Amino acid sequence: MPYPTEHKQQTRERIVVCARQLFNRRGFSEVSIDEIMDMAGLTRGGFYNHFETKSDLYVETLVDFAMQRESCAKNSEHYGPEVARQIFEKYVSRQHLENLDDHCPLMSLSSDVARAGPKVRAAYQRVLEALASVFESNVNAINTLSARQQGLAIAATCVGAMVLSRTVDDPELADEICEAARAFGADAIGWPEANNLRSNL
Amino acid sequence: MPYPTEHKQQTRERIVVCARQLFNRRGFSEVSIDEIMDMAGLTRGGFYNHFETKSDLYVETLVDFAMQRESCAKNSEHYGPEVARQIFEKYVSRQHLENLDDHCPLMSLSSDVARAGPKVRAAYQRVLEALASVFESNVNAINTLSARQQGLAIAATCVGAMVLSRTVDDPELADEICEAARAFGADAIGWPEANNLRSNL
DNA sequence: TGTACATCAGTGAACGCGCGTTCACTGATGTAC
DNA sequence: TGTACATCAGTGAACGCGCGTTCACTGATGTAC
Repeated sequence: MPYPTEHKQQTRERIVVCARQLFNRRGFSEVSIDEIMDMAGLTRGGFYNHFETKSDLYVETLVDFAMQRESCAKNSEHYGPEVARQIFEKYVSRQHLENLDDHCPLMSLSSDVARAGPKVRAAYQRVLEALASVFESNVNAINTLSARQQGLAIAATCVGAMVLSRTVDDPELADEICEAARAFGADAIGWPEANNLRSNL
Repeated sequence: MPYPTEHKQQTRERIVVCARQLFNRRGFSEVSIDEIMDMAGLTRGGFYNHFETKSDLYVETLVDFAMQRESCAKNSEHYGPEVARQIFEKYVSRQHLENLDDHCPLMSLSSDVARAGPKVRAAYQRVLEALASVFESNVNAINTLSARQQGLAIAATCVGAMVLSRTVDDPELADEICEAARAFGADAIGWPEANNLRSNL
């Protein structure tokens, strides 16, 4: 073994991390392999030691993110409604909007993914299921909607508000959208005020 | 005047119509000028008789759509809540999802637009304002939210539900998302059931 | 311990293709006379 | 009415660039002896 066993694995992970940030900011086709490898401190050619195609790397970045979210969502039934509300409010926030490197790909990569292959779309779906399940576990099925329906709908509101805030030209309108969505969502679910709590999603 | 005065204008409009359909389906960078001109029954070179750049055409397709929506939204205060609800339910529907040529660009072009120039983003914003104002004019400011906030939030729910439905791999999940969003939105606003009405948005 | 060797992660030049854009040309049409 | 002409919408070959991918090579490292 010419190199330490974990050497290649570490390089690979560095590429994935860099790629995720770049894809998050600018989408699949606007980011070149050159840029990714540059950011990882490597050169073009080496890319194909680690991945078969650029698309494969894209899938990997999404799966990577999906797994993070799934592990956070795993025991979401123990969060309680205050935490769920806080996760919701954190999702639909200026802070999340400006976190260009690490924001949720549901809000920024949808167009890319919608036109991509089944593997990419399946990874995207996993991220969505993880988000929805956090909400689903922490609502009451009091009105005409099941918990599952409320979870999905709140997730849709999250994503819609962020997609629009991010795309619109006017930052004041962006804030207005976020604020409206936060008030609307919490009100519709009947979530209690959340103060001074920590969330890990 | 070698050609009838309206000849060039008609060709230009044909190009815009074709472009909008293609962009709607596959986004800005995945559609080539060749394809657009082909669909319009013309050849590559002629494109630059009508538009300075591919980007300019993209702006035009969005502005075109924005104007349609604005004219529909113009007197939305006369619609009444039943019509507003119907517009909402039509937006978040399988029918809209499958209308690949003409669906609302808010749901399919966000990533493209977010990375585009200010002219493109301003046009996108106009489409959003038109959609939100239809809802805004037909809700009650009964709870803690203003009409404006409800209009924006419902628009966000619309767009989020469609973005997710469109991107996800599993068509059953797509339907589930739409249905959940429809129930959630109408319930939250307190819109009455809408039966047998016509909407023109 | 030191040296020769094998491995393979990483390099960087080159290839090939697609596509936006340019440009010299064509030919259909309205106008002048 | 008919003919020559000017205009300009449309043509299609060519250009140039970016980028995904390939490939022969390099050189750092662990292993065998």
